[in-house]
Amino acid sequence: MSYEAITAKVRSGGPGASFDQMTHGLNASAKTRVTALLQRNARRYPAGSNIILEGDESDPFFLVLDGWVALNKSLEDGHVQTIDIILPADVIMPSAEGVSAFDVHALTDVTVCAVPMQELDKLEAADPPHMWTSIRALSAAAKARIAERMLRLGQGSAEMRIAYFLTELYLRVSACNDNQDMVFHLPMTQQQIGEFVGLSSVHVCRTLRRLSRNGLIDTSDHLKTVINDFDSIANIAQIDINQLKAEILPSDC
Amino acid sequence: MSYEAITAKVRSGGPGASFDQMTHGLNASAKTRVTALLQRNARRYPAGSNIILEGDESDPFFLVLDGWVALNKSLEDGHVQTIDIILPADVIMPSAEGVSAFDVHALTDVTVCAVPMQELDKLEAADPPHMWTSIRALSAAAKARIAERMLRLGQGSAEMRIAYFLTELYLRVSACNDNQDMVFHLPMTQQQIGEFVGLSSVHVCRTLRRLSRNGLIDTSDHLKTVINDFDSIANIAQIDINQLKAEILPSDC
DNA sequence: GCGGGTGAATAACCCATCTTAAACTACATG
DNA sequence: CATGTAGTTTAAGATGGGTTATTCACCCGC
Repeated sequence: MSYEAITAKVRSGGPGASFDQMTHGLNASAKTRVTALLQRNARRYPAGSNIILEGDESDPFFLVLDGWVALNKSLEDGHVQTIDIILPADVIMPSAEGVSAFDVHALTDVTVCAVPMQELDKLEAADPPHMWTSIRALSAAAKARIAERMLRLGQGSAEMRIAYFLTELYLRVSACNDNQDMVFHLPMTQQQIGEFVGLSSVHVCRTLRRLSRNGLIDTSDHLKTVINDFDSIANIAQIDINQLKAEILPSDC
Repeated sequence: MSYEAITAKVRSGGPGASFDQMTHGLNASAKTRVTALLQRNARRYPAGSNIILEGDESDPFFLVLDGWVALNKSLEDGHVQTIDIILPADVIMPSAEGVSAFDVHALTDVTVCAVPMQELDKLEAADPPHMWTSIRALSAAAKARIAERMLRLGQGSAEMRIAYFLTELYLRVSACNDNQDMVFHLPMTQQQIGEFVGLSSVHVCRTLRRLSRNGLIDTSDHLKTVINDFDSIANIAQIDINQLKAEILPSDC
């Protein structure tokens, strides 16, 4: 199943990973409520726009129906760090206290569905234990992703960070996916990749080109990123694939 | 209240920030259960030992009663990154799925109290909503701490990272504290600080000495770290103090 | 008082990555 | 077709931080 197919699935009301996980075990009335929510609260944002700014009041949850979202923090001097990237069918949790800790930034055109607190309360009343268990699992997966990245951000070389970045996003994009070709759509500029992995855009370019020149990846077609030698890439990234999958992917994939 | 006083408070059954938060609102029976748990499940670990290893089965929660704990991840090549540091009266959440995502490492002699899943279930049965709200708040504070650090890890200079490190830990150590002197006990080697801020121990030393030579801090007494010029340090760290306090400190301080 | 171990301080050297800048490509717009 | 804009590629020079190694200070056990 392609990127487009996943988003189509979500849009058409047959959502993907996290949504299934969140609603799995809900009784019928709660499920109906969730589906209604999706229709009602969906909103579109153009690529490059900010869905929420750090410090803004915000709903506690957003379900991404379509597009890629970056959670950003920035320093006064203008440097930006992307803390996490959220893909379709996954959940944005910008805050617990009603105030967002991040800029929620649309990397592509994005459709999200806000889940206000009172809606969550109603859901909880309908079917409490599953709700909380799911939220805990989702937030644990996000924490694991971030920790794994932070390890490489603090201790890894540029090449390792880029290799890890490619592997992580490939795994996540193709998580609920059957076909095994190592091709995926990566809708980010080198600048944005740099903000994610903690490198200048120039050095992102150098590093990608080196991997490309060595035949490990292929970025000649800008719409498709191809991983030619997955094992070598995973090796550079010092990844144990199975462990990583268990850690960062929703459990129903 | 000093570091020792806080740990004494915890040990004597009058716990600090997170514990209050977790148990705040619990009914009497649940509170009794928690207190009993503290007596029963408390365990001591010597400085330098690992309480849990990454990949081990682990209880979902540990309350730190005494000592400093580092949550570490490491690469095959031996490099270690500390993802978070947990102080007395705070909670370690190594996993959601029963398998720890970190090495839980004792920076000092440590006393922790394990909270097994079934214990949590019982607590939840006794008083569900507060339990979950608290857990969400705790894990949000941890996430905020980590994001703020990750921003500097990816985008900041060595000096900024060290300044941020000092400020964050000073704020946390003295959170529930009345006296305003900028002195605190920092039980970490420069090697361990380096693992936390993503620098070699040599460069940690260089950077600390520079701050020290410029009169911003004083580390001549190894048991006490003194921040002489808090504003300058916070400025180097590009911190907005009030915002940071709201974000990373438990709400009852 | 002596030897051994751990952590801090400092120096010298090196290289990974940043910065700046300029050329080039792709694509959209009038 | 000409022009503009956004992103990529490459080059050249500067530097922040890593690495290795040595010395120093302190503590602890004998």
